Amino acid sequence: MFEYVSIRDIARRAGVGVSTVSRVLNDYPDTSQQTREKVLRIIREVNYRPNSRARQLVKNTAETICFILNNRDVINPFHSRVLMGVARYARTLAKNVIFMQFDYPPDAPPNRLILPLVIWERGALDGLVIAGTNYPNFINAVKALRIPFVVFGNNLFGDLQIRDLHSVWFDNEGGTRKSTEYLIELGHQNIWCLVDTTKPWYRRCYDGYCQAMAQHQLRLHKLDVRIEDSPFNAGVEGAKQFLHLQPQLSAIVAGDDEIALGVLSGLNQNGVRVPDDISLVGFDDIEGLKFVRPLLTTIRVDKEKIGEELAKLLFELLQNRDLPPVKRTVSTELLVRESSARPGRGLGSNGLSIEVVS
Amino acid sequence: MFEYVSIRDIARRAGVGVSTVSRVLNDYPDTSQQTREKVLRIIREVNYRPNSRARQLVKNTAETICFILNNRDVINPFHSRVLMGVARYARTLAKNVIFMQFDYPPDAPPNRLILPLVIWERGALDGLVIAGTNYPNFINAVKALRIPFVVFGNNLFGDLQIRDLHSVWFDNEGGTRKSTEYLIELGHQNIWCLVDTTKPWYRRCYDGYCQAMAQHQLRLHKLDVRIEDSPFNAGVEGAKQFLHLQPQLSAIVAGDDEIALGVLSGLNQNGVRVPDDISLVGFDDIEGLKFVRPLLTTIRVDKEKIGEELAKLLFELLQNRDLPPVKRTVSTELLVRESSARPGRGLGSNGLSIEVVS
DNA sequence: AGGGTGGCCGGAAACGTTACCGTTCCTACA
DNA sequence: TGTAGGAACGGTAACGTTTCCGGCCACCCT
Repeated sequence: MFEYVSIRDIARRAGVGVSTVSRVLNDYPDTSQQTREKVLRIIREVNYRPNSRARQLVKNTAETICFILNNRDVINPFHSRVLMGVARYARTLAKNVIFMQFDYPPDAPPNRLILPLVIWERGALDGLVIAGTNYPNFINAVKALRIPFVVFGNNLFGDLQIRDLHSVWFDNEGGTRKSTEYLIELGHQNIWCLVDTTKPWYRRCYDGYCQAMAQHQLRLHKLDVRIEDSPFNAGVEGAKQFLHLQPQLSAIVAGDDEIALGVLSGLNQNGVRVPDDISLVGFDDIEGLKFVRPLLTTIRVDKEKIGEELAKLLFELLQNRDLPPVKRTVSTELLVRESSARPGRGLGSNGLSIEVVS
Repeated sequence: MFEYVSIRDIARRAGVGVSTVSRVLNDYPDTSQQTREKVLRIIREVNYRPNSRARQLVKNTAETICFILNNRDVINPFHSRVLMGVARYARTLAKNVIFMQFDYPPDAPPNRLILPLVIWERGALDGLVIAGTNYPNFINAVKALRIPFVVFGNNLFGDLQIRDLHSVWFDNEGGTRKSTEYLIELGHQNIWCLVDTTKPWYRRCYDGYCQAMAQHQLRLHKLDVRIEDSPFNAGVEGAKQFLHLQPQLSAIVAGDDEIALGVLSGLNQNGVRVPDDISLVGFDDIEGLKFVRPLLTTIRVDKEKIGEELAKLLFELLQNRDLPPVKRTVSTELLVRESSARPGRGLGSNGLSIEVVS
């Protein structure tokens, strides 16, 4: 069995009171150097390890936050990097991160939502990082529990009053504006945007695209599809439609990299070459990009940074519960790679069909 | 401020003793239906939520395990799925999972290794799932702490006595044997294996390949490279070497999918076509495969299942600390897709160069 | 010499539960 | 009628810390 040694044992062996040991343990003042050293020696000798539960009970803190990933059946690379950022930041503060995956119906009323035990119970958590795709009912349920929380904003559904939340976002709109502007600068005019505007995040993409196009008095072109399961397949399907629009169409802005990769695949299958015939840009800079050629031009979003900001904001909130709600944005960066070029290098320019060996 | 309501408040308001409330809370016997209902009513009325820390203190359990990912700077898709499996299984038991990333030098002596606080302290954890790539020093340091733990075996370095550990593995060897045998059945004879035998997991791959080849009296061909950062690039480099071996070489067994994808890319760049000229199989069935054509034939390993088994084993161990060490293996499955075919469809057969339009 | 001050320390009450034990009351049975 | 036994419940000591408070002593100043 375990030979459990407690602070009282240390006190006895050192011939001091428990409070003295506690003072040494916590680096508090009011202990002589001599006593301190004696206590520390005993502690090392008997390999004493303080019990964190007891400390947490009396200090009324859990030193723990929870990263909850909602409504994602697989932890996708994006969110796993965000988690990484959260965990890393928490570690610098010696806090723990509980990971939890949770599914809930968007339409259940908040008071009927059965939250995970660790959230519902008292004392297990100091705060909550809400990630994954979310709906108002969950947010409100958590709010009712009075647990400090921050939320990853981009995958939020519904009519939440963002002004009342502590949230972190990446700049979807600005990013797409940037990539669209880049295409325009390259000389493209007939630029299409492939998105699913029923999803807020793609919607913001589209808005960014619109802003760039409008600023240059260019005509908007939107291919609006419904993406249920596979963005990649949606991209493949989208590509088929784009085929008919050639050669006027010369560039495509995809809602994200998966869609873009689908478009690329669909285009390639039909003999259309990227970037010679059509330029293509994605969004996210997902891991998988490195496996396909041409390397996709995309908007890089620093996922770990998002996690870091989420954690940072939460700990600020824990320090000061009256911190006014704030929406923080992580900027994005255009990564010019191989899938974009000046128009008019391939088919698009002369309309001649040239079969090209891959 | 928070109006904290404790079990004593409930007792007072219900006009009963605290032990009665506790009995109701824990579904213990020895309470009348009537009292039980009254207590439950009060609990609902004042929205009482028990404090888990206090319970854990007296019950001497944390209801929490830790998934520690060692020496991986990014949480790669593989491990994030394993984590997912652990989290999911833990949730069925209403246990929490603390996620932690940790880096340590392989050569630090165990007693000088500074473990994360959550592990070192008492009471924060019931047990440990050790994932990532690991070395004996860490395992031994944990062992010295007498914390129950299980380890993900495949990425283990060094001369650990596996017989003394509770571990879960996927069948690297058997998987590669399977894929190699499949290639042999297709009619391939000149099959090369691309691995880095300094890494135990690739080494096991190679062993599986050898077994299959030996059984059919085929000659072994190994391209042994040093993979430091990018398996993909190693694959690209490997492909260059393979070019010289054509047309004798007709199939390649890669140590994992990333390597395979690199080979594929390198082969394509040099006009060699898969599977027409060369068949190619990978290992892992990583997410990114869906983005590249031809779809890679590979060995599927169920990452969530691994996580599930890790968690299951750990909880078994927590139930029974005398559980004898056991090595559990998760089986693998051959996924035949597009990158493998009978030999002799392309260059390899006649040496003629036929250009094929994609 | 007396009193104030500060360093150092120990005792004990919290923190919010669970678990043990003892008490009361009621019923059933001899 | 007496008693055994069980159902229902309350009191209280744990669990292992931190924190508060008070005490002791040495020292210094007037």
